[in-house]
Amino acid sequence: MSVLKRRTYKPAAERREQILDCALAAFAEHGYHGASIADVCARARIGRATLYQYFTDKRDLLVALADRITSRVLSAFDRRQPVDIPPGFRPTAAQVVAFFEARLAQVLAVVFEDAATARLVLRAGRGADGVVDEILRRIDDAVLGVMEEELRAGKRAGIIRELDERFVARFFLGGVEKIVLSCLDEDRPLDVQSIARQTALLEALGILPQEAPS
Amino acid sequence: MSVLKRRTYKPAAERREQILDCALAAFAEHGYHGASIADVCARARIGRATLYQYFTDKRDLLVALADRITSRVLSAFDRRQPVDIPPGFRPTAAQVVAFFEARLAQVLAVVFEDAATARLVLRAGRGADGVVDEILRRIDDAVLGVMEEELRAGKRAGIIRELDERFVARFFLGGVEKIVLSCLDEDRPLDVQSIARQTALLEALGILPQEAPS
Amino acid sequence: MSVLKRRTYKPAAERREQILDCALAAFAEHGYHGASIADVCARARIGRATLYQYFTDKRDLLVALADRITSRVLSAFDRRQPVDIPPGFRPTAAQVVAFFEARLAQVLAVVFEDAATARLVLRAGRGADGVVDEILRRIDDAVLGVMEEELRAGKRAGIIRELDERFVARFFLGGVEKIVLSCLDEDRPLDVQSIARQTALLEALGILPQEAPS
Amino acid sequence: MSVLKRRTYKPAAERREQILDCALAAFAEHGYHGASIADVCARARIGRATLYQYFTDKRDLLVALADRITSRVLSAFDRRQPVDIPPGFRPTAAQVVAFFEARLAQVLAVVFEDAATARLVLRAGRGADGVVDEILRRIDDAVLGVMEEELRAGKRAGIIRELDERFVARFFLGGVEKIVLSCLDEDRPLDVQSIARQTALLEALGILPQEAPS
DNA sequence: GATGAATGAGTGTTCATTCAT
DNA sequence: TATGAATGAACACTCATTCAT
Repeated sequence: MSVLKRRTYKPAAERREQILDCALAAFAEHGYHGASIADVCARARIGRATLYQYFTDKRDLLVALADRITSRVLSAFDRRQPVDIPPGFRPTAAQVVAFFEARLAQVLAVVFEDAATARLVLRAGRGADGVVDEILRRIDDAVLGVMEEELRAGKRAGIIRELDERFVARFFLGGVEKIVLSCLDEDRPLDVQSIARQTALLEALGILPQEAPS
Repeated sequence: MSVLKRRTYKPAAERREQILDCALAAFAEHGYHGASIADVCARARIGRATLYQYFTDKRDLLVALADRITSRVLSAFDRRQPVDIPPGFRPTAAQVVAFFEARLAQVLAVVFEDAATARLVLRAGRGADGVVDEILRRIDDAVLGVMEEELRAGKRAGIIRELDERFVARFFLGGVEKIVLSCLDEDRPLDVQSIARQTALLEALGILPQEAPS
Repeated sequence: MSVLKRRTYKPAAERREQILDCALAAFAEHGYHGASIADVCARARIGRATLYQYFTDKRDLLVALADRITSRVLSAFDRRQPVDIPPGFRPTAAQVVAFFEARLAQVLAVVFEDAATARLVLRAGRGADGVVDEILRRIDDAVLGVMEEELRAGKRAGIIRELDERFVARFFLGGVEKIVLSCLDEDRPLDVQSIARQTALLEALGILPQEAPS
Repeated sequence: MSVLKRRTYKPAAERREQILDCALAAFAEHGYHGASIADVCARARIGRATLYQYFTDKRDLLVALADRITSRVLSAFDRRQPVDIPPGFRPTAAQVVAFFEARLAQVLAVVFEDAATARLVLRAGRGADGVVDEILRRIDDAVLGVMEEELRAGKRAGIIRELDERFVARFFLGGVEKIVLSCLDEDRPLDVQSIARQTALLEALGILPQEAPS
């Protein structure tokens, strides 16, 4: 009684964050459905009823989590320097590949900042519940939107060939996700640089207008 | 009494197959956890206990489903004609793309034979249960194995460049899956031919040894 | 199909006995509630529906079993030679003990003819269901009736002291049952002779009118 | 609304005890298997889920019950004054009988404190489940252990004859149990004093060394 | 005589959620 | 702010039993 369980008090905002952290961990470990409210509360060392003072719902927990991730991702994108390709500039294939690689590494570093977040986004919540899927899809859409925009910019600048950005963006995102997933599945650490390099090469050489590379 | 409930009899094998079909539909619609045994039985118009004469478990249902899919996929792969590239043959880029496209279309047609199966494999069953995940992973591995082997064959024949087949196979599979998923999400029908075409183009031009295309 | 499961036909009476045997085995092993109809049928190598052509109920199975046991016990009692103590005969204590021992051994041999029957009577059916208990109690009553009668005869003949036969009969039966049960629990075989000897000694010396023994 | 359902709150320990009481009543009435969790909860006027906050299992309920009984019995035995027979003391048969009677009455009063407990121990729990049987056997063993020790002490003091304590303890316990059971079966109240008297007489005169009684 | 196929009625159990303090 | 206690509503699963052949 003296050793275990002592009521702890925290300012609301802090507690809220703490609960979200614990929820992330729990969802990543057991999946959204597999994880129980009890599990989350145990991790946060709070009573079950306490959680409901911060979140209306189990789903609300996931929504909040998704919002947190989405806004982190978007703000990370915003912080990226805008690419400014001077009209008429003709980069070599190698330059383009290098550029892609750098760009991708930045994104990967943010989106899959930690294994738990990656697990949640890629795994833990899917296929469970229409509404939950919807929430997770928003993260996807945010990322896809940025990728498409970038592809369009590339096209305008003439450094990539004519293509269907929606299709290509999805394809590439799916490819990267699968790579990340296989790392998670095999408990291999995410080597962002290496993934970015291989991916960039693969992507770029498929996207480049058909001219002889250097 | 006329509308509701009249016992129907079927030979065991037939009923089993019917239950599997209904389970597929239910899982695809609500996910493995979201779908209830009651739901499956209602679709099959049988009593809940009847299901348990054919499957020991809810999990057993999913396992049986996965097995059915796996064996269909594998036998479809077996039926594909082996590619025989005569040594010294130098196909044009266009020929390679066309070949990729044809090949991919075959696979897609089998793996995503119908939307429900696709949903199950890509979504509904994931994160359900350690054992179930394991089984679904086997489907993945089967497909990946074939893809890797094909990539190796291409390398040996000199029609694709040096690359890490594991990585590339995963990347491509992930890409295709994402495309399929987005169709499912938006309730667009799967236009296998179109997907195969775009994908082949994307893939091939990235894989081709860097020579001037036709 | 050819090796396993081949329909077998039997005359009704024979099949009925066979089912009873299997039911006895099943009930003894798992208890009345623990044993399932399926279990009984599997032992008898018959379909579940077949059982219901011979017995209306699970309970009916137990009733039939109890009847079979009761009638065996009663007929065994009937076969015992009637004791005829000539008036005025004064046996020694040792003679009385020897007589008790022989008598008891006969009864034990019948009632606990086999471990399965003993288990059923003493264990497997108890405490489950008022009606079931009632059935099993009949076996008890049959045995108690005989014991009481014998005690009364002894009293009349003056070889045992004045006592409450109902009480004493129950006490002795309970004592013997507990001994038998402890053998069953520890999987020791029933050594009927030894049990009879110790019991007879215990009983007799408590029952004898207080005169100096030989 | 006034009659049906109003949440009631109790401190955990109290509720736990209450649930145990209700479980005892339910098990005694219908047997362990026959009684349903719903039945227990209805008696306690709580929701079914509430029970599971106090006990992990249906079995856990029985285990807890058995533990409660065991500890009560053991502590009752501990409270009994130790018998101290001065060496060389030769009590009369009547004294021994009176002593036995007193001793037995104490034990009976505790073990069969109330009809429900008696029913549970002697009936309702048996044959339910291997683990449960095991637990109930512990109660038996506790009682038997005390009885055997007492017999040994008697032998050492020379007031009872040479005998196999294991056998005799079991026989006597079985006898008493059967008497108690027959009272329960016939819904007669347990007249502890009367039972103790008759039993003591029966036992003692069988145990006494063969000398002429007073 | 025998059975495969089907099932209703129930069981124990879980979990997100709410109430009273 | 925090929580212990309580619960409804659902779920997977079992089993004795019946129907149609």
